[in-house]
Amino acid sequence: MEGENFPYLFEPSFPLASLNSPSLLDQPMNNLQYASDFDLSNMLSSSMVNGGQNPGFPSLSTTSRNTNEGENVNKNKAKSGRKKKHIPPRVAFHTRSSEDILDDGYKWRKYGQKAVKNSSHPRSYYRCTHHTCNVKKQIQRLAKDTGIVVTTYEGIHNHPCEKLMETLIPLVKQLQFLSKFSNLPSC
DNA sequence: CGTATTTGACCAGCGC
DNA sequence: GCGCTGGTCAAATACG
Repeated sequence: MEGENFPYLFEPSFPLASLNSPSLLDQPMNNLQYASDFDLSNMLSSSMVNGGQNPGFPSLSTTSRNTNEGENVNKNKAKSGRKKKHIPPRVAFHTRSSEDILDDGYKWRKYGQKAVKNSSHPRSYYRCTHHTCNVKKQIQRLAKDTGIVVTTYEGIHNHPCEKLMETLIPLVKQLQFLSKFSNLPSC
């Protein structure tokens, strides 16, 4: 299982304001799969509309290890046969950047780093710092082209993007202000 | 001193 | 069944 664990790979053609990716890769890599019809803005808006409980994107925990405190599941594992590993929907995209961490507007806390097979660069694991949000992302440099950072998102944020809101709120206020004048009778 | 990051250990799942 | 690999935890450490 080397390098193929990205169910959806796409090039972000969206003008995501908060994504300060220095330069998007202009050519698709031949060893990767792309989901061209994926729309991140849909993903973001759906997460805001229904509070992140998008049925298409179930919650994250992939292993039986329980991250909720109080339940010690490790000790007495249910020996009811091997469960098939649940792979949650993931979205990955690659960016040509010298920076490993791309500013996507959310706050992330690193919880692990792991050397991966066939890659001289380690993979970093991040979780969203928002207390009710358990979105994760993985960041890894491509072995074949170390200038490319592969960012894999897992899950949907159940809260608005702070930086995006910072950008949008003044704009909305301005629009509201302007719409007042457009409603006035012309003189 | 509180918070974030680092890093070794542990565990689950998969392939042989 | 066993070994390998990826993902996560949590103690230690760094940093502001």
